Amino acid sequence: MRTIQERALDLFDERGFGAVTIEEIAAAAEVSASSVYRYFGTKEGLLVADELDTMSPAGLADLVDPADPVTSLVEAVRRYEAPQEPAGEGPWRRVRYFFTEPSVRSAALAAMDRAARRIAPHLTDGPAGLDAAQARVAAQALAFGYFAALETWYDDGGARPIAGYVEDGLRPLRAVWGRGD
Amino acid sequence: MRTIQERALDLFDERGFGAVTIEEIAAAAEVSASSVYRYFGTKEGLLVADELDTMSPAGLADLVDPADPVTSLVEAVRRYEAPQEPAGEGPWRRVRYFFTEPSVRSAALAAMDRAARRIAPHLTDGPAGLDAAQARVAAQALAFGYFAALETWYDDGGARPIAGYVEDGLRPLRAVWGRGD
DNA sequence: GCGTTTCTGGAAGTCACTGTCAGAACCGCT
DNA sequence: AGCGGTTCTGACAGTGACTTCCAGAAACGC
Repeated sequence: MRTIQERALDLFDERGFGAVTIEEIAAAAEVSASSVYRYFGTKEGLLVADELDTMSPAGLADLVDPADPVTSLVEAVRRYEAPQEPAGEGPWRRVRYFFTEPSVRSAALAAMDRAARRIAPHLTDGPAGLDAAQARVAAQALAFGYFAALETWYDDGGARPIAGYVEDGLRPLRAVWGRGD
Repeated sequence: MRTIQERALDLFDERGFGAVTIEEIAAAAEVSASSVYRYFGTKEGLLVADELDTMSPAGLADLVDPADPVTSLVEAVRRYEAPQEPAGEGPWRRVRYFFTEPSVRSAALAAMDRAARRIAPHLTDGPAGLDAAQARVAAQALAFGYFAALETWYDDGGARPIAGYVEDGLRPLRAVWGRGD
């Protein structure tokens, strides 16, 4: 499973996303094409897969504090990022393709959207007393604001830790949905 | 061109998005499949196409006031919506598929993303003095907040005008990026 | 009326993706 | 060990979106 992703990354890095077929990935990982589709669904899924689906497998309910969603998101990124050594390695190796391959970008946006839809219901419990519609807007703003911060990080060449970009980018949102602070 | 979209909509409404092929659309519109691809690029493009690409063909620079982006967005929606009579007709007929067909939703998200990327540079001129990174976050929040409001409108069955949902949904964002008011 | 450019259709090919099915591996159970 | 059930995997066939390329038609400038 992880092997398949790594083999795929190798090929993508080597030849480019568009120039690699699923068959070739399957061959390189010594599995059948059927299995690749079974595990990842789509070619883009090899890169996006679990960007937030398994980043919080049990439940990102615990991950997002309705009282201060921005801070809890930043903290989550920090925790997730910390163990990885060189930026651009580990899970972040895939991020590059979010911003270079249109179809992957689109898949990443869809993943953000899915995450936002799962987060939204939890935001109604905050002190701001959001209704479902407001929570939906807040969740989208958080998720895609995070995505924007990630892109800024990428454009900077991964110089500083991602969490810093998220913190800076989303800071203004605290005034709306965080504790007024 | 518009004919192709209308014929496509007819077929989609009749049989469902997935059960219609490009060939059939081409035949119904009395053009070749080649032309459909030439004009719309993808099957989803028939429905998403210009959701914000031609909603402001000249330039959505004029559309977004850096000093009060939320209000100018709401006004733009209001102007766009006004001429259309029954909600669910005209351009809004397509919106339904944004929220029922996953691949169309994904294409719509990509369109929002493109719009946000074009809007972002204009937001740096505001009184808040946003830098490029902050403008990007703001643009994403606006674009996808709009999308969230649109979904709420859809879930409500298109009862009230869309502009109202956008106004209500994005109101909190004024505290951040609008005039403080 | 002629050359140039733009528009359109047709044909061939690639490849992502789906569905189905039979065999293999793995499990619990006695 | 051995057996029945489930789960995992690979092979196959098929669909249809999408690309590329080319040749003819139409529209345009002069």
